[in-house]
Amino acid sequence: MENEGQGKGLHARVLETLGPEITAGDVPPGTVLRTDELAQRFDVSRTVIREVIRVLESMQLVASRRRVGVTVRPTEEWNVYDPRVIGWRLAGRDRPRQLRSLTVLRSAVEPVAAGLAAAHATPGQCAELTEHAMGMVATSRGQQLDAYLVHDMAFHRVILTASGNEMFARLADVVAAVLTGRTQHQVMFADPDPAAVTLHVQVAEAVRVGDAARAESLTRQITTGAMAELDVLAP
Amino acid sequence: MENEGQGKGLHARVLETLGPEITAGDVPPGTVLRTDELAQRFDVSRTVIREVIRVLESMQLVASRRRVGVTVRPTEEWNVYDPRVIGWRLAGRDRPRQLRSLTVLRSAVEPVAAGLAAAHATPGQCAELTEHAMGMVATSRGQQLDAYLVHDMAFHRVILTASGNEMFARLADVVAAVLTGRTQHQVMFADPDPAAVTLHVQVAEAVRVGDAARAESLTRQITTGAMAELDVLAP
DNA sequence: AGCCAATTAAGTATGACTTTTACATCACAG
DNA sequence: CTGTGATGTAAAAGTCATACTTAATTGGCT
Repeated sequence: MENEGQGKGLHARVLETLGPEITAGDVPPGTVLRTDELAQRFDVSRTVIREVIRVLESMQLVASRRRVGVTVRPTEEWNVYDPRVIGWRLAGRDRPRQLRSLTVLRSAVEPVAAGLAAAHATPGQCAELTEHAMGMVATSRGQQLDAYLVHDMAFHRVILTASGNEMFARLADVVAAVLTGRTQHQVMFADPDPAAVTLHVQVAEAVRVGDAARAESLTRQITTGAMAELDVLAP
Repeated sequence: MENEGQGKGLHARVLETLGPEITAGDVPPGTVLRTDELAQRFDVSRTVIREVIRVLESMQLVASRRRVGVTVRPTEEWNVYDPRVIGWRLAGRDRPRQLRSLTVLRSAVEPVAAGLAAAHATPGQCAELTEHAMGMVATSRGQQLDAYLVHDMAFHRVILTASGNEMFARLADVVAAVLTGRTQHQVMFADPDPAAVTLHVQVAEAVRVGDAARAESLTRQITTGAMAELDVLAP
C-alpha cells in the first residue's frame, strides 16, 4: 500500500505523486524542478516526465521556462476547479480550508440551480428527487449515515443536472465530495439534522410543482444550514 | 494572420488548433484520432502530439486507450471550468449558449461574493471599488463603451477577490469574458443602462459600510438585469 | 553601461522496443 | 448448426534512449 497501484500508466503514477506534493505545499511556490532530476527520482524516462509537466502546466500548478526549469506557481494562479486539484487538496493538509471554500461555492450555486430545476426538471427527474428525499427520511435515524449520504449526494446531483446549466451540472462531483467530507468529519453516532431532512422533502415537492422561488429559498436554507454546521465543527 | 503566432512552442500551436476543433464540435464526440496521423497532419513528431493529447486528456476532452486510439469524449464530461476550454468555446460556434451558461453562473456567484466582500474587503479594496464605480458613471454616456467596460470588469474583479474565497476569485476572468462578450454584441451606440450604473455605485457603498445583505441584494439586481438583457438579445 | 559568447535546461525529432487489448479465428459442447 | 470459450495476432498507445535544436541567463570582455 506504499505505492499507488501500478495499474495505470507510468505518467499517471508520477502525476499522482507530484501533484499532491505541490498542492499540499510540500513543494512550495517558487521551487524550481529540473526534468532530468525528476526522471532520475522516479526512475522513468524524460518523455514521461515531460508529459506530467505538461498536465501540471495545464492545471496552472507549474510554469515551464527554457534555461531555468519548471517553476511551481503561486497558489492564487492554480486551476482550483480542476477535479484532480480539488481531490488532491481535499486529501491533503489544508482539507479544512478547501472544504470551507467549496461549501461557500455550494451555498451560492445550489439555490439558483434548484430554482432553475423547478423550471426545467423532467418528470423522471422529479421522481428521482422525491425518491431520494424519501430515502433520506428512511435512513435519517439509527446510525445509517452511509446510506443517508448516498441519497443525499444523489439528490443534489439531480438538482444540479436538472438545472439544465452545464456549469452547475459539472459541480455535482464537488458537492458529492463536500457531503462525503462532512459525513466523515461528523461524530459517528449523530443522526442528520431532522430539519434538513424535511427541507429536502420540501425542495423535491417545490421542484415537482414548478415553484422556482420556493425551491430556491428552501435550498438556500439547506446550504446556510450546512455552513452553520461547518462553523460549529471548524478547526 | 492565418496561423497563430509561432512564438510559442510547437505543442502549444497544435493544441490551439486541435482544442478549438473539438470544443467547436468539428471533431464530434466518439471520433477516434490516431497519434501518428496527427503527427503527420501537423508535421510534428509523435512526442509533441503525445503531450498535446495528455493536456486534452486532462481537460477531459479526449480519452486515450491502447489499441483503439484517442477518443473524443461526450460534451457532458468536458472540464468546462478550464479557462482554455471556456476561451475556445467562447470563440467558437456555440458562443451564445456558452455566454448564457456563464451568465447564469455569474448570477449565482456574484451576489454571494458581494455579501462576503462587505464583510472582508480591505479599505484599499473599498477605495478601488468606489473608484471604478465612479469611472463607470463618468464613462456611461457618449459612446465610451470601451472605457466603461474596463471599469466594469475591474469592479467585478475586486468584488470577487475581496470575497476572500479562492473559488470565487478564480471566476474573475470568466466574468471579464462575459462582460466583454456582452459589450461586443451590443449595438455600438447604445449607452449602458443608467440603472445598472447606479446599482454599482450603491454596491460599492454597501461594501464600504459593511452591509452584507444590502450588497448581496443589490448585486443580485445587477445580475438579474444582465440575464434579462441577455434574453432580449437572445439568438 | 552595453554587447557578445558560453552554457544550461527545456524543446523537438527519431527509431527501436514493450504492453495492452480489440478482434478474429478456431475448437468444442449443446 | 449455434453459441460459448480459449487462443493467437496485430494494431496502436506507451516507454525509453539518444542526438540534436532553441532560447534565455549568466558572466566576461570591450
